[in-house]
Amino acid sequence: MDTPERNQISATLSKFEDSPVFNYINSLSPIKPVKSVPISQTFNSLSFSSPPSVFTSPHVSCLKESRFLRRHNPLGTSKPKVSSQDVNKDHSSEETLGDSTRAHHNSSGLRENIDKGIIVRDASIEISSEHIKFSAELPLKYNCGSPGYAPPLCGDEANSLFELPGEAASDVAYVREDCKTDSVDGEMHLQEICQMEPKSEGPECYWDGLIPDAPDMLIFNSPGEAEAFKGLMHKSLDSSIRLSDFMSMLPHSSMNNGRKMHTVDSVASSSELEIEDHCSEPITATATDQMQNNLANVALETSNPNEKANDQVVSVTHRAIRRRCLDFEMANVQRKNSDDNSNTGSNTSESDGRNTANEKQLLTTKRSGNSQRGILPGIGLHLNALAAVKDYRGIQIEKLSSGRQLGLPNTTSLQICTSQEHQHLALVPVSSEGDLDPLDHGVQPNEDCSQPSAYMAGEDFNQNSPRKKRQVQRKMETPGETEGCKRCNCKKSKCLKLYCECFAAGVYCIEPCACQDCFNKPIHEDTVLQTRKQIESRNPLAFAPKVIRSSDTVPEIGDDPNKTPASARHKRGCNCKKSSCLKKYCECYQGGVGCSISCRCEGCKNAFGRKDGSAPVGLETETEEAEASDKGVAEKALQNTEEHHDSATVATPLRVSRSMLPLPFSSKGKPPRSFVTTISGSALFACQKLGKSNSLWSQEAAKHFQTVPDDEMPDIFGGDISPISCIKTSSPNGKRISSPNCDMGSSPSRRGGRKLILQSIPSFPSLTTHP
DNA sequence: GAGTTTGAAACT
DNA sequence: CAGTTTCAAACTC
Repeated sequence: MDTPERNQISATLSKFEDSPVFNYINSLSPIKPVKSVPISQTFNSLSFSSPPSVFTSPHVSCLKESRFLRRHNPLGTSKPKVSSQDVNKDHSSEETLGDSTRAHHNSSGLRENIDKGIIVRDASIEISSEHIKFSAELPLKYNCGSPGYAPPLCGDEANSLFELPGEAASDVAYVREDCKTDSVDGEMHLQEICQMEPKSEGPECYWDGLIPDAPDMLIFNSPGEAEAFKGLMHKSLDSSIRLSDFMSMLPHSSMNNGRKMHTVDSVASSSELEIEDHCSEPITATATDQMQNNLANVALETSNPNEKANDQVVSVTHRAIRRRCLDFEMANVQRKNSDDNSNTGSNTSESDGRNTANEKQLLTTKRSGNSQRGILPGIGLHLNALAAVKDYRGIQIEKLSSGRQLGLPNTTSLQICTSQEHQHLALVPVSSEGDLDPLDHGVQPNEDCSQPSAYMAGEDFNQNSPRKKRQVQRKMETPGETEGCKRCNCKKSKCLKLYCECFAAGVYCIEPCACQDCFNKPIHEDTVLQTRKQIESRNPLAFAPKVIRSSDTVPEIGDDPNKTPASARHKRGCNCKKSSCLKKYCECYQGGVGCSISCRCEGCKNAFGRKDGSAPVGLETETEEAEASDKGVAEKALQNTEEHHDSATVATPLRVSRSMLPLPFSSKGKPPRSFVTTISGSALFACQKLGKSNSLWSQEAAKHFQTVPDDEMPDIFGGDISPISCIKTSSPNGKRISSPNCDMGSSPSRRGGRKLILQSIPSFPSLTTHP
C-alpha cells in the first residue's frame, strides 16, 4: 500500500468510524452471535431425533435440517480453518475486545489486508471491479427484496455458521472475523442496495430482504438496533458514494468474498450458500485464493458443477477452496432447496410474502442456478425429491415428489400442497435434485421424485378436471418418474380412507388431486389424524408399506435370479382373480414384486414372480404377459419385465436392486408414496434429499431410517442398502417398490419386514403424535 | 371423455 | 373370519 493511500484510508476510516456504517457493523457482530445460537438449537431440534409426523410438516424440518447440517458442517470446517489461520489469531485479539471494537474491525481488517499483502489487494481489486459489475447486475436481478436477500443471507449464514454464542473466545474471534467479512458483505450489500435502491423501496427493500433471512439470522437484540439498522440503510442510500468509497477501502478480501457471494447469488440465486462459504472460510491467505477461486467459481457456476469438481481435483492447493466451492454448490443446491423450504429453516419467516413474490424469481433463479450449476450429474433427470416428498412429503419426500409429500407439512412442508406449496414443492424437488444430484448422480430413484415435483409444481395445477390431471399424471408417470406425486380422485371417501392414495401414503392431498370434499388437507389435520388413528387402531400396518423386501427372500435370489422378485413381497399379498396379477390391479404387480405364498391370487402370472415361485420375470413372464395381455398391457408388462430383467435380473439379486428396479409402474408410476409414508414420510423425504444432497445428511438420515426399521436395518447395512440406495429406490419406480425399500430404510421388507414395518410405522404414529 | 373392470378397503 | 358392499384406480373403448 502506498503511504498516501494509507493516509487516505486512515482518514476515511476515521470519518467512517463515526459513520453509520460502522455502527451498523458494530451492530452486526452482536447480532450474528445471537442468531447462531438459535439456529443451532433449531438444528438440534430438527435433528433426526424424531422423524416428523407425516402429516405434520416433516418436510420443512427435513429441509431445514439439511440446510442446517450443511451449514454446520461448513462451519465446523470453517472454524477449524479459521483457528488454524494465523491471521485470525492476529485479529482475534482485536476481535475479542468487543463489539465496540467491531467498528475498528474494518480498520483492523484493512490493516490485515495490508499486512497480508498485496495479493489480497489484487484479489480485492479484481473483486472490486466485479463488485461494480455486481452492483450493476444486482439492480437488474434484484429489484427490492432480492438484493437485500442475498446480503442478509450472507449474514445469516455467517451467523449460522459462525454462530456460537457460547463458544470459546477463540471461536468468538472467529466469529467476529467472519462477522467482519460478513459485515463487509453486508456493507457491500448496502452499497449495492443503495446504488440500486434509489429506484424504489430502497432501504426498506433491503431491509425486507434482510428480514426474511434475518428472522433467523438477523435478530436484533433490541428493536433499537433494527431501527438503527434501517437508519443505516437509509443513510447508506444517501451516502451511497461514501459507502462505495468505503467499500473500496474496505478489506478487499473480505469484500471480495462477499461480493463473490453476491454475484454467485445473483447467478445462482442462492446467495446464501455462497455467502456461507465465504463466511466459513477465514480471511486467511487462502481467502484471497478463495476469492479468486470464488470468482472463478462464479464463472464456473454458470457452467457445470462437475467442472468445478474437476477443477478441485486439479489442484491440491486449491482443493480446499474448490472443495468449498463444490460444497458450496452442493450446499447451495441444497440450500436452495432448503431455502425454498428453509428459507424456512432459518427463514421460514423468510418473507413468505416476499417469497411468494420473489419465489418465482428465486425459483427460477434457483432452478436456473441449479441447472447452470450443472445440473448435477446424475440427478439431473429425475427429481427424487418428489418421491420423497410424494408421500408424505414427507416423503420422499422427496420425493417429495409429489406435492403430497408435502402434504405432510401442513404448515411449511405442507405448503407444498398449496399452490404456493406447489411452488415449494417444485423447489423442493429441485433442491432435492440438486442435492441429490451432487451426491448421487447415478441414482435413479431420485430423479423420479424430483421430476414429479417439478412437473407438479409446474403444470398439473392448471389442469382442473380430474381426468385431465390423471392423464397428465399418467403422462408424467408413464415415464416412470412422476411417481412421487400421486394424486387422488376420491369422490366419496373424502380422502380419509385408504382408498385414497394420498391418505394411504400419509400425504395430504394437493391441488393436483381431483378429489372432492377432501378432508385430507392440512386444514383438517385433526380430522386426518383422528382418522389415521382409527385406521391404525384397526390395522397397525395399514399405513405401512405394502411391499416389503424380505431378507429371507434374498437367498431365493441367490438361488434363482428369476425368483429375485420374491425378495420383495407384498405385505399382505394380493387377492387377484381375474387380472392374473398381470395388471396394476394387482398390488404385487403394481409394486413390482412377485406374488408370494401369502397371496391368494388365482391364476397368478405375476411377471415379477409367481405365487408358486415359478418363473417370475423370465421368458415365461414375457410370453405370459403377452398372453395376458391385453395388448398394451402386455407390451407394458413386457417392457417392464424386460427392464426388470435387465436391471432386475442383475439387480434382483440384490434386494436393493428391487427397489432400484424400474417398476412396472413406470407406466403409471404412482410413486412410492406408500413407501414414503412408511418411512415416515417426511423423514424419508428428507433422507432422500439429504442423502442425495449431502453425504452427511444421507448418512444421518440413513441412520435415522435405519433405526426405524430394526430388523431390516441389519439387512440394509448388510450392505445391500445404503441410504443412497434408499433414495434411489424411491425414485423411479412405482410406489410400492420404492416404498418398501425406502421404508426399510432401504431395506426391503419381508415378513420380518412386516415387523419392521411396524416399527417403521411408528413414523406414522409420529403423525399422530405431531398433532 | 365416458364407461367398465378390478380388487382393495370397509363394512356387516 | 367370511361375505358383502363401497370405493377409486386401472383399464378399455
